[in-house]
Amino acid sequence: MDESIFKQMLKEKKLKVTQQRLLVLELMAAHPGEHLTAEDIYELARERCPEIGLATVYRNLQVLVDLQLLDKLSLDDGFTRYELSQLPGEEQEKHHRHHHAICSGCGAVFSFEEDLLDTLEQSLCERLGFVVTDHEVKLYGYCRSCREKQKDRHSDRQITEVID
Amino acid sequence: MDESIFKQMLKEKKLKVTQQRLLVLELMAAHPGEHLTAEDIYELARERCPEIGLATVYRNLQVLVDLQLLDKLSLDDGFTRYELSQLPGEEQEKHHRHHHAICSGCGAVFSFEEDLLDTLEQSLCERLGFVVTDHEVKLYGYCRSCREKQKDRHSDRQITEVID
DNA sequence: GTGATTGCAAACTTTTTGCATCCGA
DNA sequence: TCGGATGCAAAAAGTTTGCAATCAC
Repeated sequence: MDESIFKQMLKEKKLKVTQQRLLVLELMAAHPGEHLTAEDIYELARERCPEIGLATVYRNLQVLVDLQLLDKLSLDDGFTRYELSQLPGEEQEKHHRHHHAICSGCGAVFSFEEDLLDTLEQSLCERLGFVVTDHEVKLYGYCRSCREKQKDRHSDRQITEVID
Repeated sequence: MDESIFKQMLKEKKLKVTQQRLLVLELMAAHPGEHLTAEDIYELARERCPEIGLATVYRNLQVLVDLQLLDKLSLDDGFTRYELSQLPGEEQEKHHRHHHAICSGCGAVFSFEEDLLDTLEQSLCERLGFVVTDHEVKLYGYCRSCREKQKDRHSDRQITEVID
Protein backbone atom coordinates (compact mmCIF):
# COMPACT_ATOMS: atom_id res chain seq x y z
CA MET A 1 0.00 0.00 0.00
CA ASP A 2 1.36 3.37 -0.91
CA GLU A 3 1.48 5.22 2.37
CA SER A 4 2.96 8.39 0.94
CA ILE A 5 0.00 8.94 -1.37
CA PHE A 6 -2.31 8.47 1.59
CA LYS A 7 -0.33 11.04 3.56
CA GLN A 8 -0.59 13.39 0.61
CA MET A 9 -4.36 12.92 0.48
CA LEU A 10 -4.60 13.76 4.17
CA LYS A 11 -2.36 16.78 3.84
CA GLU A 12 -4.57 18.19 1.09
CA LYS A 13 -7.48 18.15 3.50
CA LYS A 14 -5.36 19.49 6.36
CA LEU A 15 -5.76 16.24 8.26
CA LYS A 16 -3.01 14.71 10.31
CA VAL A 17 -1.32 11.37 9.84
CA THR A 18 -1.94 9.60 13.11
CA GLN A 19 -1.06 6.05 14.07
CA GLN A 20 -4.73 5.23 14.55
CA ARG A 21 -5.67 6.58 11.14
CA LEU A 22 -2.95 4.58 9.44
CA LEU A 23 -3.91 1.48 11.36
CA VAL A 24 -7.55 1.61 10.35
CA LEU A 25 -6.61 1.96 6.70
CA GLU A 26 -4.06 -0.86 6.94
CA LEU A 27 -6.62 -3.16 8.51
CA MET A 28 -9.17 -2.41 5.81
CA ALA A 29 -6.51 -2.95 3.14
CA ALA A 30 -5.64 -6.28 4.75
CA HIS A 31 -9.25 -7.44 4.40
CA PRO A 32 -10.27 -6.62 0.83
CA GLY A 33 -13.74 -7.75 -0.19
CA GLU A 34 -14.85 -8.14 3.42
CA HIS A 35 -17.73 -6.20 4.89
CA LEU A 36 -16.49 -5.21 8.31
CA THR A 37 -18.46 -3.45 11.02
CA ALA A 38 -16.96 -0.70 13.15
CA GLU A 39 -16.85 -3.23 15.97
CA ASP A 40 -14.94 -5.72 13.80
CA ILE A 41 -12.35 -3.11 12.98
CA TYR A 42 -12.20 -2.01 16.59
CA GLU A 43 -11.40 -5.57 17.68
CA LEU A 44 -8.71 -5.91 15.02
CA ALA A 45 -7.27 -2.52 15.87
CA ARG A 46 -6.98 -3.31 19.57
CA GLU A 47 -4.66 -6.20 18.79
CA ARG A 48 -2.07 -3.71 17.64
CA CYS A 49 -3.13 -0.63 19.57
CA PRO A 50 -4.94 -1.72 22.75
CA GLU A 51 -5.63 1.82 23.91
CA ILE A 52 -7.59 2.81 20.79
CA GLY A 53 -11.17 3.91 21.35
CA LEU A 54 -14.24 2.87 19.40
CA ALA A 55 -15.05 6.52 18.72
CA THR A 56 -11.68 6.95 17.07
CA VAL A 57 -12.42 4.01 14.82
CA TYR A 58 -15.75 5.53 13.81
CA ARG A 59 -14.17 8.91 13.17
CA ASN A 60 -11.38 7.50 11.04
CA LEU A 61 -13.69 5.25 9.09
CA GLN A 62 -15.64 8.35 8.16
CA VAL A 63 -12.45 10.12 7.09
CA LEU A 64 -11.59 7.20 4.83
CA VAL A 65 -15.09 7.16 3.37
CA ASP A 66 -14.77 10.89 2.64
CA LEU A 67 -11.47 10.21 0.89
CA GLN A 68 -13.32 7.57 -1.16
CA LEU A 69 -10.98 4.86 0.05
CA LEU A 70 -13.83 2.96 1.70
CA ASP A 71 -17.42 2.23 0.78
CA LYS A 72 -20.08 2.37 3.44
CA LEU A 73 -22.81 -0.19 3.04
CA SER A 74 -25.54 -2.02 4.87
CA LEU A 75 -26.44 -5.67 4.68
CA ASP A 76 -29.66 -5.01 6.60
CA ASP A 77 -28.54 -6.55 9.84
CA GLY A 78 -28.46 -3.31 11.78
CA PHE A 79 -24.77 -2.63 11.29
CA THR A 80 -23.11 -0.11 9.06
CA ARG A 81 -20.38 -1.93 7.22
CA TYR A 82 -17.20 -0.80 5.53
CA GLU A 83 -15.42 -2.27 2.55
CA LEU A 84 -12.17 -1.30 0.87
CA SER A 85 -13.02 0.66 -2.23
CA GLN A 86 -9.58 1.35 -3.65
CA LEU A 87 -6.10 1.70 -2.33
CA PRO A 88 -4.66 5.21 -2.20
CA GLY A 89 -3.37 6.10 -5.64
CA GLU A 90 -5.45 3.51 -7.47
CA GLU A 91 -7.39 5.97 -9.55
CA GLN A 92 -10.42 4.64 -11.30
CA GLU A 93 -12.16 6.44 -14.13
CA LYS A 94 -15.43 5.54 -12.48
CA HIS A 95 -16.27 4.45 -9.00
CA HIS A 96 -16.98 0.74 -9.09
CA ARG A 97 -18.80 -0.29 -5.97
CA HIS A 98 -19.46 -3.96 -5.40
CA HIS A 99 -22.97 -5.29 -5.60
CA HIS A 100 -24.22 -7.79 -3.07
CA ALA A 101 -26.54 -10.76 -3.15
CA ILE A 102 -27.86 -11.58 0.30
CA CYS A 103 -29.31 -15.01 1.03
CA SER A 104 -32.57 -14.80 2.95
CA GLY A 105 -32.00 -18.34 4.14
CA CYS A 106 -28.58 -18.28 5.74
CA GLY A 107 -27.47 -14.67 5.43
CA ALA A 108 -24.54 -15.49 3.16
CA VAL A 109 -23.36 -12.55 1.11
CA PHE A 110 -22.03 -12.86 -2.42
CA SER A 111 -20.19 -9.93 -3.93
CA PHE A 112 -19.83 -9.17 -7.58
CA GLU A 113 -19.07 -6.41 -10.01
CA GLU A 114 -21.06 -5.84 -13.10
CA ASP A 115 -21.86 -2.90 -15.25
CA LEU A 116 -25.44 -3.52 -16.17
CA LEU A 117 -26.76 -0.28 -14.81
CA ASP A 118 -25.34 1.88 -17.55
CA THR A 119 -28.53 1.85 -19.59
CA LEU A 120 -30.57 2.67 -16.52
CA GLU A 121 -28.28 5.50 -15.55
CA GLN A 122 -28.32 6.92 -19.04
CA SER A 123 -32.10 6.93 -19.25
CA LEU A 124 -32.27 8.59 -15.84
CA CYS A 125 -29.99 11.32 -17.07
CA GLU A 126 -32.04 11.87 -20.20
CA ARG A 127 -35.39 11.87 -18.46
CA LEU A 128 -34.61 13.67 -15.21
CA GLY A 129 -31.25 15.30 -15.72
CA PHE A 130 -30.03 13.21 -12.80
CA VAL A 131 -26.35 12.32 -13.11
CA VAL A 132 -25.34 9.15 -11.29
CA THR A 133 -22.03 9.13 -9.45
CA ASP A 134 -22.42 5.93 -7.46
CA HIS A 135 -24.85 3.11 -6.98
CA GLU A 136 -25.69 0.38 -4.54
CA VAL A 137 -27.42 -2.79 -5.63
CA LYS A 138 -28.67 -5.41 -3.25
CA LEU A 139 -30.26 -8.61 -4.43
CA TYR A 140 -32.21 -10.78 -2.04
CA GLY A 141 -32.92 -14.43 -2.65
CA TYR A 142 -31.74 -17.92 -1.86
CA CYS A 143 -28.29 -19.35 -2.39
CA ARG A 144 -27.70 -22.77 -3.87
CA SER A 145 -27.06 -24.47 -0.56
CA CYS A 146 -30.23 -23.09 1.03
CA ARG A 147 -32.23 -24.08 -2.00
CA GLU A 148 -30.88 -27.61 -1.79
CA LYS A 149 -31.72 -27.81 1.91
CA GLN A 150 -35.20 -26.60 1.04
CA LYS A 151 -35.47 -29.26 -1.62
CA ASP A 152 -34.38 -31.95 0.85
CA ARG A 153 -36.98 -30.79 3.34
CA HIS A 154 -39.64 -31.08 0.67
CA SER A 155 -38.48 -34.59 -0.18
CA ASP A 156 -38.62 -35.55 3.49
CA ARG A 157 -42.10 -34.24 3.77
CA GLN A 158 -43.22 -36.11 0.69
CA ILE A 159 -41.67 -39.31 1.97
CA THR A 160 -43.36 -38.81 5.32
CA GLU A 161 -46.62 -38.23 3.56
CA VAL A 162 -46.17 -41.40 1.54
CA ILE A 163 -45.24 -43.40 4.64
CA ASP A 164 -48.22 -42.04 6.53
CA MET B 1 -58.80 -0.82 -0.77
CA ASP B 2 -60.17 -4.29 -0.37
CA GLU B 3 -60.40 -4.73 3.36
CA SER B 4 -61.88 -8.22 3.20
CA ILE B 5 -58.89 -9.60 1.34
CA PHE B 6 -56.63 -8.06 3.97
CA LYS B 7 -58.69 -9.69 6.70
CA GLN B 8 -58.40 -12.98 4.87
CA MET B 9 -54.63 -12.60 4.66
CA LEU B 10 -54.46 -11.99 8.39
CA LYS B 11 -56.73 -14.92 9.17
CA GLU B 12 -54.48 -17.25 7.20
CA LYS B 13 -51.63 -16.31 9.48
CA LYS B 14 -53.80 -16.46 12.60
CA LEU B 15 -53.40 -12.75 13.13
CA LYS B 16 -56.18 -10.56 14.41
CA VAL B 17 -57.84 -7.65 12.67
CA THR B 18 -57.29 -4.77 15.03
CA GLN B 19 -58.14 -1.12 14.59
CA GLN B 20 -54.47 -0.19 14.82
CA ARG B 21 -53.47 -2.71 12.18
CA LEU B 22 -56.13 -1.50 9.81
CA LEU B 23 -55.18 2.10 10.47
CA VAL B 24 -51.50 1.58 9.65
CA LEU B 25 -52.36 -0.10 6.37
CA GLU B 26 -54.89 2.61 5.48
CA LEU B 27 -52.35 5.32 6.15
CA MET B 28 -49.74 3.62 4.00
CA ALA B 29 -52.33 3.12 1.25
CA ALA B 30 -53.20 6.81 1.48
CA HIS B 31 -49.57 7.75 0.82
CA PRO B 32 -48.48 5.66 -2.15
CA GLY B 33 -44.98 6.33 -3.43
CA GLU B 34 -43.93 8.02 -0.21
CA HIS B 35 -41.12 6.76 1.95
CA LEU B 36 -42.44 7.14 5.47
CA THR B 37 -40.56 6.51 8.68
CA ALA B 38 -42.16 4.76 11.65
CA GLU B 39 -42.30 8.15 13.32
CA ASP B 40 -44.11 9.67 10.33
CA ILE B 41 -46.71 6.94 10.48
CA TYR B 42 -46.98 7.26 14.24
CA GLU B 43 -47.73 10.97 13.89
CA LEU B 44 -50.36 10.30 11.22
CA ALA B 45 -51.88 7.48 13.24
CA ARG B 46 -52.23 9.59 16.37
CA GLU B 47 -54.48 11.98 14.52
CA ARG B 48 -57.08 9.26 14.32
CA CYS B 49 -56.11 7.12 17.30
CA PRO B 50 -54.36 9.29 19.89
CA GLU B 51 -53.73 6.43 22.31
CA ILE B 52 -51.73 4.35 19.81
CA GLY B 53 -48.16 3.52 20.84
CA LEU B 54 -45.06 3.74 18.72
CA ALA B 55 -44.27 0.11 19.48
CA THR B 56 -47.60 -0.90 17.99
CA VAL B 57 -46.78 1.01 14.84
CA TYR B 58 -43.44 -0.79 14.55
CA ARG B 59 -45.06 -4.16 15.18
CA ASN B 60 -47.77 -3.63 12.61
CA LEU B 61 -45.39 -2.27 10.00
CA GLN B 62 -43.46 -5.51 10.34
CA VAL B 63 -46.64 -7.53 9.93
CA LEU B 64 -47.42 -5.66 6.73
CA VAL B 65 -43.89 -6.18 5.44
CA ASP B 66 -44.22 -9.91 6.14
CA LEU B 67 -47.48 -9.93 4.18
CA GLN B 68 -45.56 -8.24 1.34
CA LEU B 69 -47.89 -5.28 1.40
CA LEU B 70 -45.06 -2.92 2.30
CA ASP B 71 -41.44 -2.59 1.28
CA LYS B 72 -38.85 -1.72 3.86
CA LEU B 73 -36.08 0.51 2.61
CA SER B 74 -33.39 2.88 3.69
CA LEU B 75 -32.43 6.20 2.19
CA ASP B 76 -29.27 6.29 4.30
CA ASP B 77 -30.44 8.95 6.70
CA GLY B 78 -30.60 6.67 9.72
CA PHE B 79 -34.29 5.85 9.43
CA THR B 80 -35.92 2.70 8.23
CA ARG B 81 -38.59 3.70 5.77
CA TYR B 82 -41.73 2.01 4.54
CA GLU B 83 -43.42 2.25 1.18
CA LEU B 84 -46.65 0.73 -0.11
CA SER B 85 -45.74 -2.26 -2.23
CA GLN B 86 -49.15 -3.41 -3.36
CA LEU B 87 -52.68 -3.23 -2.10
CA PRO B 88 -54.19 -6.42 -0.70
CA GLY B 89 -55.40 -8.53 -3.60
CA GLU B 90 -53.21 -6.82 -6.19
CA GLU B 91 -51.27 -9.90 -7.16
CA GLN B 92 -48.17 -9.34 -9.17
CA GLU B 93 -46.41 -12.09 -11.07
CA LYS B 94 -43.17 -10.70 -9.70
CA HIS B 95 -42.40 -8.39 -6.88
CA HIS B 96 -41.61 -5.03 -8.37
CA ARG B 97 -39.88 -2.88 -5.85
CA HIS B 98 -39.18 0.73 -6.71
CA HIS B 99 -35.66 1.88 -7.29
CA HIS B 100 -34.46 5.17 -5.90
CA ALA B 101 -32.12 7.89 -7.06
CA ILE B 102 -30.90 10.00 -4.17
CA CYS B 103 -29.42 13.43 -4.81
CA SER B 104 -26.23 14.00 -2.86
CA GLY B 105 -26.77 17.73 -3.20
CA CYS B 106 -30.24 18.30 -1.80
CA GLY B 107 -31.38 14.86 -0.67
CA ALA B 108 -34.25 14.71 -3.15
CA VAL B 109 -35.40 11.18 -3.91
CA PHE B 110 -36.64 10.09 -7.33
CA SER B 111 -38.46 6.79 -7.62
CA PHE B 112 -38.72 4.67 -10.71
CA GLU B 113 -39.41 1.18 -11.93
CA GLU B 114 -37.32 -0.56 -14.46
CA ASP B 115 -36.50 -4.11 -15.28
CA LEU B 116 -32.88 -3.91 -16.22
CA LEU B 117 -31.64 -6.34 -13.65
CA ASP B 118 -32.98 -9.43 -15.37
CA THR B 119 -29.71 -10.16 -17.14
CA LEU B 120 -27.78 -9.70 -13.93
CA GLU B 121 -30.11 -11.93 -12.00
CA GLN B 122 -29.97 -14.60 -14.65
CA SER B 123 -26.20 -14.69 -14.71
CA LEU B 124 -26.12 -14.86 -10.93
CA CYS B 125 -28.38 -17.89 -11.06
CA GLU B 126 -26.23 -19.60 -13.66
CA ARG B 127 -22.94 -18.88 -11.95
CA LEU B 128 -23.83 -19.26 -8.27
CA GLY B 129 -27.17 -21.00 -8.20
CA PHE B 130 -28.48 -17.95 -6.38
CA VAL B 131 -32.15 -17.28 -7.12
CA VAL B 132 -33.19 -13.65 -6.74
CA THR B 133 -36.55 -12.92 -5.16
CA ASP B 134 -36.22 -9.20 -4.57
CA HIS B 135 -33.81 -6.39 -5.13
CA GLU B 136 -33.03 -2.92 -3.95
CA VAL B 137 -31.25 -0.45 -6.16
CA LYS B 138 -30.04 2.92 -4.99
CA LEU B 139 -28.38 5.41 -7.28
CA TYR B 140 -26.49 8.35 -5.88
CA GLY B 141 -25.72 11.47 -7.84
CA TYR B 142 -26.89 14.97 -8.53
CA CYS B 143 -30.32 16.07 -9.68
CA ARG B 144 -30.84 18.61 -12.42
CA SER B 145 -31.55 21.50 -10.08
CA CYS B 146 -28.44 20.87 -7.98
CA ARG B 147 -26.34 20.60 -11.10
CA GLU B 148 -27.69 23.91 -12.35
CA LYS B 149 -26.93 25.57 -9.04
CA GLN B 150 -23.45 24.13 -9.27
CA LYS B 151 -23.09 25.48 -12.79
CA ASP B 152 -24.21 28.95 -11.66
CA ARG B 153 -21.66 28.91 -8.89
CA HIS B 154 -18.93 28.09 -11.38
CA SER B 155 -20.09 30.95 -13.62
CA ASP B 156 -20.00 33.33 -10.68
CA ARG B 157 -16.51 32.27 -9.86
CA GLN B 158 -15.35 32.73 -13.42
CA ILE B 159 -16.89 36.20 -13.57
CA THR B 160 -15.25 37.09 -10.27
CA GLU B 161 -11.95 35.84 -11.58
CA VAL B 162 -12.30 37.93 -14.69
CA ILE B 163 -13.24 41.01 -12.68
CA ASP B 164 -10.33 40.49 -10.31
C1' DG C 1 2.86 26.43 20.03
C1' DT C 2 -1.31 25.54 17.70
C1' DG C 3 -4.86 23.07 16.22
C1' DA C 4 -6.27 18.53 15.04
C1' DT C 5 -6.97 14.04 17.26
C1' DT C 6 -7.55 10.91 20.81
C1' DG C 7 -9.81 8.21 24.68
C1' DC C 8 -13.26 8.03 27.73
C1' DA C 9 -17.79 8.47 29.21
C1' DA C 10 -22.07 10.17 28.65
C1' DA C 11 -25.62 11.21 25.54
C1' DC C 12 -28.47 10.28 21.70
C1' DT C 13 -31.42 7.85 18.43
C1' DT C 14 -33.89 4.34 16.59
C1' DT C 15 -35.90 0.07 17.46
C1' DT C 16 -37.09 -3.86 20.43
C1' DT C 17 -38.80 -6.12 24.49
C1' DG C 18 -41.20 -7.27 28.99
C1' DC C 19 -45.32 -7.17 31.06
C1' DA C 20 -49.85 -6.17 32.76
C1' DT C 21 -54.01 -5.15 30.53
C1' DC C 22 -57.19 -5.30 26.84
C1' DC C 23 -59.72 -6.97 23.02
C1' DG C 24 -60.99 -9.77 18.92
C1' DA C 25 -62.64 -14.32 17.51
C1' DT D 1 -62.70 -17.68 27.37
C1' DC D 2 -58.19 -17.68 25.27
C1' DG D 3 -54.42 -16.21 22.91
C1' DG D 4 -52.91 -12.56 20.29
C1' DA D 5 -52.36 -7.39 20.49
C1' DT D 6 -51.77 -3.13 22.80
C1' DG D 7 -49.56 0.72 25.50
C1' DC D 8 -46.26 2.01 28.39
C1' DA D 9 -41.79 2.16 30.08
C1' DA D 10 -37.46 0.37 30.16
C1' DA D 11 -33.82 -1.73 27.69
C1' DA D 12 -30.96 -2.55 23.85
C1' DA D 13 -27.77 -1.50 20.38
C1' DG D 14 -25.25 1.30 17.24
C1' DT D 15 -23.38 5.68 16.72
C1' DT D 16 -22.20 10.42 18.00
C1' DT D 17 -20.59 14.08 20.95
C1' DG D 18 -18.32 16.87 24.76
C1' DC D 19 -14.19 17.54 26.83
C1' DA D 20 -9.66 17.41 28.83
C1' DA D 21 -5.37 15.47 27.59
C1' DT D 22 -2.29 14.36 23.89
C1' DC D 23 0.03 14.36 19.64
C1' DA D 24 1.41 15.83 14.84
C1' DC D 25 3.39 19.35 12.31
